[in-house]
Amino acid sequence: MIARVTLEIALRKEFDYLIPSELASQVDVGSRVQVPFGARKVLGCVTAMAEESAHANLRPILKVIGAQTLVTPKILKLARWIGEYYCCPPEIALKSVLPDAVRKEQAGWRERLFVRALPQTEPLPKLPKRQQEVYRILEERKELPLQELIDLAETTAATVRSLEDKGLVTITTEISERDPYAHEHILPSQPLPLNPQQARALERIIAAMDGQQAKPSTASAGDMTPVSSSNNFRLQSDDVPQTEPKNASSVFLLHGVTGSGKTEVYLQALAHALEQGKGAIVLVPEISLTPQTVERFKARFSSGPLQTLVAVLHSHLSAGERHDEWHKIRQGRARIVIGARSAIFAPVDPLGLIIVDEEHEHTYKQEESPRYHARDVAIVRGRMEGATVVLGSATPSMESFYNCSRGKYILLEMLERVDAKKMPLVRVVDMRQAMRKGKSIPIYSPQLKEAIQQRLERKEQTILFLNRRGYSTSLQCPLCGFVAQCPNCSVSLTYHRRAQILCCHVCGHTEPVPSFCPGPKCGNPDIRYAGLGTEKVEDTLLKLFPHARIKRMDSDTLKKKDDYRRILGDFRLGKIDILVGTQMIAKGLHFPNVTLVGIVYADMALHLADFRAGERTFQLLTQVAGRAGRGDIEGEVFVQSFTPFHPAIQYARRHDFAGFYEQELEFREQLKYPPVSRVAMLTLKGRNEEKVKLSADHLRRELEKALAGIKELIIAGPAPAPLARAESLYRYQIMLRARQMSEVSKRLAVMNQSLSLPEDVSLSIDIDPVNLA
DNA sequence: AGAATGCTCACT
DNA sequence: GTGAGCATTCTC
Repeated sequence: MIARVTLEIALRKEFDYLIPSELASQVDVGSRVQVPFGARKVLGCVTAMAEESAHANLRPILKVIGAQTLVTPKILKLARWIGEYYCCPPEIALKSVLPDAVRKEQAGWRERLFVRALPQTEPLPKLPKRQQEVYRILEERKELPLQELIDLAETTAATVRSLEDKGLVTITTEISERDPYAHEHILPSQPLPLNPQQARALERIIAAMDGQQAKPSTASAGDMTPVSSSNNFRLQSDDVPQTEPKNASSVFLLHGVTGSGKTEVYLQALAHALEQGKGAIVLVPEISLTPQTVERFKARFSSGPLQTLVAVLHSHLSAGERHDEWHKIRQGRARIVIGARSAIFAPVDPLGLIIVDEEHEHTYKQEESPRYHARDVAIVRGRMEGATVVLGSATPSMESFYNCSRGKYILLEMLERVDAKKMPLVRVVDMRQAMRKGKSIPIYSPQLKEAIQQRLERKEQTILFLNRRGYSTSLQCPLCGFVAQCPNCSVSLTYHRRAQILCCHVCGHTEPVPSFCPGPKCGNPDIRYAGLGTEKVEDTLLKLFPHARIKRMDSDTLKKKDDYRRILGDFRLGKIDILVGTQMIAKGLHFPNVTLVGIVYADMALHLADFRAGERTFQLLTQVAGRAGRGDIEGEVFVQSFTPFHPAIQYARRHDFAGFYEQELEFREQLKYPPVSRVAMLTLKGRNEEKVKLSADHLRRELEKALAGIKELIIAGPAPAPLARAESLYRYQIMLRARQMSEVSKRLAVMNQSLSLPEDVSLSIDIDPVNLA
């Protein structure tokens, strides 16, 4: 037999190798192998077996990695789809379906020495005191790791060894699995009673899992929001390219407001998958993969009749932990996987259910090749393996909601909070008025100040949100107009007051703060700072409320691994009155005593050159607002804005997702943006701006040829990217919009092969981009 | 991807 | 003639 191997280098080609007889039993499709390639050794994956090869003098496989095949045929198929759809070499796609720790076998099983007492027929011989103590512990515990025993008996390995010599104990080497959650004390939990809206949602999901073809059209009027289609322009957007003949699989969009109890629905749906003898994958954004989230899943499934191992996959695990968690899944011992983006490739088989929580989150999109979107991969995988897919969100993406309106997904709505708690009251503060009174731009409106004061008096807690770290966004000279710029990127440097540095938030470049203007022939000592960040919010707050306990949380204050947990722990215990922070405090946290949320500057994301700016702002405001009033007291939210009547802000104020969706869709339709079309973004990068620009013009001509005949295609650009230069590379973009992406992908791949670009200009292709910068 | 080979051009 | 510097070929 001959093995066809896809090597881990992007050659877009497969190579044939002989299978030495001693490896014959270990090599199959999906095996990871090391093979000779020219003068060197490379890793690869067996992607097919053949009787014969078109090549003479084949060389043999050198070694096989792992005790079993690592890439199952189903995952292999998924990888091939990714390569094709996302327009990247199949090797790159294949590489990303295994965690590095598994792929390179850089970490294996950890072996530890275990000590066990041997049953004795004769009475114990007389032993030295130390040994007697050790033996007594062993009799009680039967078996335990050597190290633990030594610690427990406060002795040395020699004592134990001499017991072994006397034939009283054995010491053996055994695999000891690393458990990243070993130190958590997890109390088992039972299913909670569901309210009617939860019960209805669960019922629909379970029916689909049981194979009753859940046709979108059968959705009852009760949980389908009618979405008007009075629009004259309706493109057919293909949500995913055709794969196989359709398996019975359905996709649900669970639109549940914050606090509506989505997690309990997930948990009970997962239980159903287990009852069916199937496994499941739960995707959550990396940021919300906190011990608390994981604990909720472990608590339900790590005990009781459905006792199942819950495996966790995320970037904070060590290589060894990742290796162990992954193999637990591959061996079928763990049936529920919870993890971030790449957990969608977990080899769960059979797979009954995939849950994508917070499906609108941008972190599901991988920003390097393969540039896949885990939510979309989840849908394709669900279809391939006949698994039911549940997308959950309080603020669904335009794409997913649109797919519901077009009958591709089934909409399930849970628009009430679990215990009928009211949604927080959102007040929009017009900062233009606050500004008219004073000379400079204020950080706190009188209304917000007053509200904070109240909470302090009532011993309630406040969260203040601003999505930008640092003190000031730029350093400016009022005399000559000089602005401190990053030498590598086209952005201004942010002033960090604590660290006393100017810092580029794109490339990380830092430089000392000048004490006078470095502008040519200026030297003005009176330098000003403009724009605000969390540091300044904190400092101003300290001045306003000198007696309040204030803590700032952003990536600058989180130095140690444990800081995140510690600060949130203190906040929960009421040791902090006001928490100031960025993105990271916007998601998933719930603290019952938080009754006030202040969004310092809501317009921040609104003016970005991105057609999703409005959507993003709406989502962010809604998510942050959801942090207020999770306890018994009604929450209040202050949104400070210079454009208070912007629809994204107004609809968020009224908690009106459907209204926002309607008006946003109209805008997208007019400009033919997703969800009404699909986008591919081509970005050219290079050190020499002129070369990049010329290459971009050349690329445009090539695209016109390569994509001729594609219906309703729009080619826009080239134009400099919104971030025109990053890390010393100039960037030019061409945006493609079309109703069908799969055909465009295919043609782009072909064009990319024959495209000749200067050596120092590179092209990256991003299908369904999420970030346009 | 990275090694190996092929090709051009200048120059001790 | 020859070797640095760059383009092209080839790896099962």
